[in-house]
Amino acid sequence: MLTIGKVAQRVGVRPSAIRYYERRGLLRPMFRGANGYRTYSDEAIRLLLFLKRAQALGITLKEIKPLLELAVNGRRPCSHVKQLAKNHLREIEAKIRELQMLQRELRALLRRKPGRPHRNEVCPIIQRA
Amino acid sequence: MLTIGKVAQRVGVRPSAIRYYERRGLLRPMFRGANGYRTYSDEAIRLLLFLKRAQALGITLKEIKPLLELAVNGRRPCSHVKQLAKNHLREIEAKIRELQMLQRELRALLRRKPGRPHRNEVCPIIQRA
DNA sequence: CTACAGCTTAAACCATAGTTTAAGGTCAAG
DNA sequence: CTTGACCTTAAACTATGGTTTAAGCTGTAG
Repeated sequence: MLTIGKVAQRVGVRPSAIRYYERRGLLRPMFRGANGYRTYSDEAIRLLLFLKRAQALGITLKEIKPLLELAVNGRRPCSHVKQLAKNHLREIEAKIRELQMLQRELRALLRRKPGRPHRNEVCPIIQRA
Repeated sequence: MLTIGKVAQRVGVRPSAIRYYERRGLLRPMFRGANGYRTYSDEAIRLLLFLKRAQALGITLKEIKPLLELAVNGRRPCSHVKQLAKNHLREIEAKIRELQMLQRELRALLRRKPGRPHRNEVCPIIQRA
């Protein structure tokens, strides 16, 4: 089985981060061998990768927690899972819309010419402010 | 002239935030009247709006600081702003693509008939996550 | 056996971006 | 002249997402 260091390396985080996630309740306390070391399974790695993936998408640990709980209880009736997935989907849709608005703004800014250098002109990005 | 409260209201932040920006060195210390109150000009409001706008584009205060300094010194921060904006735009585009992938996955999963829970499997929605 | 890497804990520390608090001065209305 | 809204400061506090530290145990290689 895997020690925390191996898992950390494999997932691309530090051991301290994994302990932190456990402290925060995102990961259940792992099985401890006779030496007191945490012992990880591939399942744990899968959950950690899910966590990182969600995090990369701008989802906070607070939001990730219930998703992971769901993953741990993954055998629940699919209808229940479905409802939670629907909620999550709505959140994702909202996030996409927000990002797209930002995207449009940025593109509009970047399409502007830098104006005549010098002179009395200010950067259009500032002028738009 | 404007007091900090008026400016805050106009810019859409709290007075404490404006003082914080000054503490952080993003705004020069403002002129103080006889009573010790900060006195703001439209220029200051313009800079604050620029700050908020840059922030809304995901630029950190640390990154914004040199931009504001350049603006104040009359040099053109435009190319810097543009570079930052470009970088940020690329990040946003990547994020949107990832979220849309997840969105498609979730939608596909939600279109599936509820069916019976899979024997030894975790709910497919979770497994995909 | 010694060393060194890796594990354990709780608690302190870091950065970011502010807000809140405490104690006090100021301004405008009634 | 009092009241309340608004200003001042430094310092403490919040939340997020961790890292670092100190002190100690474990596991393995030489």
